Amino acid sequence: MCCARRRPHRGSACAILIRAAWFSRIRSAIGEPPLDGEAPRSGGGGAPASGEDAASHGAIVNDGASHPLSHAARDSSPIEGERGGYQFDVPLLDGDHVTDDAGTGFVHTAPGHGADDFVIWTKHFGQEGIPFTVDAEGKLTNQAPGFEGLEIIQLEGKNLGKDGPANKAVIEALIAAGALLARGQLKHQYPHSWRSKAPLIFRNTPQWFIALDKPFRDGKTLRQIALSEIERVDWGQHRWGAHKDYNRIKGMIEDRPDWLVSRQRAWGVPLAIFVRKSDGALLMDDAVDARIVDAMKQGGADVWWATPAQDFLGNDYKAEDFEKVEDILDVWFDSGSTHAFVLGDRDAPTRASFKNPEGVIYLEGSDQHRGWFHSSLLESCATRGRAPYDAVLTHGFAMDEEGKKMSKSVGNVVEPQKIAQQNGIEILRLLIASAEYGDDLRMGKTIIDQASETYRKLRNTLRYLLGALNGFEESERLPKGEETPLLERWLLHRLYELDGIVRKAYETFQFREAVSAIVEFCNVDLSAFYVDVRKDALYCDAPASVRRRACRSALDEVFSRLTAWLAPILPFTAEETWATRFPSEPSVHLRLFPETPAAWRDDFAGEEMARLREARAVVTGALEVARREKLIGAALEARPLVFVADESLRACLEAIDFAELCITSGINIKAGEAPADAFRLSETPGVAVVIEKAPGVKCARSWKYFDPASADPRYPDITPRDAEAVAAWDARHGAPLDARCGPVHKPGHGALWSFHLGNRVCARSDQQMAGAGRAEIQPARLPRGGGELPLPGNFPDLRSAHGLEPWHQLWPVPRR
RNA sequence: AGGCCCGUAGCUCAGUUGGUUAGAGCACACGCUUGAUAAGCGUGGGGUCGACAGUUCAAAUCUGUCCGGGCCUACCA
Repeated sequence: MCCARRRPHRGSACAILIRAAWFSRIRSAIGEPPLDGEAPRSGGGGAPASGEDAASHGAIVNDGASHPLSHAARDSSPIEGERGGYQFDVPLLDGDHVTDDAGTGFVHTAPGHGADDFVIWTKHFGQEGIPFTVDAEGKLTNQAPGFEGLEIIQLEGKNLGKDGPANKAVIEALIAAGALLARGQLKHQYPHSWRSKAPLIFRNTPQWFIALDKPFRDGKTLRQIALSEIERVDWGQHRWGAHKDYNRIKGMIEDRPDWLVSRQRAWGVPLAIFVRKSDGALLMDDAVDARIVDAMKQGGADVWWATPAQDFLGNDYKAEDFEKVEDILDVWFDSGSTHAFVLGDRDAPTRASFKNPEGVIYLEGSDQHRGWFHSSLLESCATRGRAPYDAVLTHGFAMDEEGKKMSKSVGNVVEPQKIAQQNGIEILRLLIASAEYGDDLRMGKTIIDQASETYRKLRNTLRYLLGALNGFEESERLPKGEETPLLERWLLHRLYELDGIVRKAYETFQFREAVSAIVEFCNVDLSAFYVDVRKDALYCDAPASVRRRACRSALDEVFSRLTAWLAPILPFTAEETWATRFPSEPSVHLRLFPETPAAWRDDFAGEEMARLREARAVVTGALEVARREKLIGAALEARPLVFVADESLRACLEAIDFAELCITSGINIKAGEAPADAFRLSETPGVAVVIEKAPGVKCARSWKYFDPASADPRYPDITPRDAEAVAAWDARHGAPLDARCGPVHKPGHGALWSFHLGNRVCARSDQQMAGAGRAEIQPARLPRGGGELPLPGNFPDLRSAHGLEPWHQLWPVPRR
């Protein structure tokens, strides 16, 4: 893309390309004969004038000198004496640029005078009879008899840019002739250089064109080839049925006039052609061409100007018989030719020579329909008979928060660099990846803050996964099988579904579909449901428990995919996460998206979990009411009574641990009629919930309420499940239980108490144990970018004693 | 002025061949939790689908007009 925007290099291959000579020169205004030196496929002699045609593009010289009164008579010699040559009719034409409410609707036409007049004239008369009254120097020519050599605008000295002598001379001549009816000054803005602000004038001048409607290749015209290539290329219409880019380029190619390729500029790539002075024929001679090509290979495109014509012409032609055309080539031709050196077939370009094994996609802003996409298409269709790309992807433009274009004078410019500095480049990437980039993109505080929050959610999820997977080993892995709980079957099924969505999204460049699917998965499936439910197993189950192993195995697959799927959008975050867990592995960016086994597809688990979650929503709704009524605080304080009318749903609920899903201490599922005041949701008829307080005592470890009579005598204040885990842990570490679970079993034993939760070690102070507070080993404030976890100063032994590994290694990003 | 587009909640987006009460996430408010804590969970409010007119039993969806916005219509890339 960038090459399309760069200034052309003079040494590029473009000058060689155009020697194919499928372009021609138009000089009809001075009645030149058709150029018989042209190749058969050249054309454009009768090119319609239009916005891209000669007269409309003049830059240097004023139209003032080609005042109608100064026109040469069309049917007589242009010069008839000192003040002669001005006796002719000026046609009055019906022009679109003059309306009948602002005037008569008719134009007193001066085709050498300006673009509109040129267009209306050529519509009626072709290019016959249009004089060239101004030369390249900005001076009147001999076709303005009596005023030859006068400057329109002064090009040098202290009055640079001011009126030259021509204007005054013409006015004086009109006065002398008694033909001046009125005079006055009008200030207007239009003809100024957009860049230098210098005044401009129009002039008409001979130009070179590439014909679009002349058959040249298998009897087809350039326009026909380009149009059929537009059908082949994927502008989005094949990928996702979006026709906007296809419509736009197609309309442009259908309607455009011949390609004006010559420019009167001091710099650029020369057309590098000779025209015979006697008849205007283009010199087509392989030996001459070879000399030009060789010289350019040696010295770049500048040699065209630096080398005498005779050196190129050799012994067969005389320099004085030829005009060495010094016009340069339209710079679009340069960028349109980029494929020639990128794809490397410039020596013998043909359709077959085009090397694009992987397919070629052009990516640029949607303004390039008029630019790079366009010129590349025409140039390549002419030289290779095919478009240089197989697909085109466009994007819109960055607007301000209101959707208005950014402008320095309005002061609504949002600079990407600032977002990168203030919020981080990943946020900007995420913002763009989640937007419909084909349309315009609004930039402002709201959307940046939003992307920021989304990023934090993703980062936090990854951070949690790192903690949850700390120490995960292959021996722990539980591949999907008969032992796999429904919850994990469902999670793998979700990964299977996501795999399809994400792959398709990337393949079709619909990045926001990948982002929204991933973000929604993290929020809705992982954070609000799966992880919330599985925290109990993760923290409290014994490491060998099937449930915990299934959970960690599934989370490992989640980790593997999330890091890969996010890598293209959040390259640094994905790498940081990956490297934190696998410091010796190659970069995350060298991975492919992990293959997802088809066996993970589990429609039964998907449907079953959908029903369960619907029923769960009724329970959480009921819990919310109980909470408002101060019956409970945490959900674990409740034991809901769930009335289920539908038998199959009831079986479904009973087949699994529904309390686990609802994160309550037990649950009672009943078939009978629910009390009238039971909680119901209109979306889920047939389910009604009454919240009861959970009986029993609170487990010191898992916080679940349980019947103390069921407790292991060795661990009276924790549930049997927790007792099993603690016993296993202690057996493995060979240390007395109460040394680490002191606060649980022997309050007041010391200043610090530790106990373990799954693979983690937690600690509390006496005060905290006595009071309500509970202090886990807090992740300390670390500089961004991570680092070693420094434990609080009073915990040094704890860490070494228990082999505590830092698991908060991916640090949160401060909210801004 | 013409060509190609865009307009659904405060924001980013879904919304199938027209068919239940227009959805999701974020944001916001309230509550819970304090073992993801610069975190986490729950509940809730919020939309005359840019406006108007038409076609239809039925329109965010089809048609027309208008309003607002963008790109292009450069001897800028």
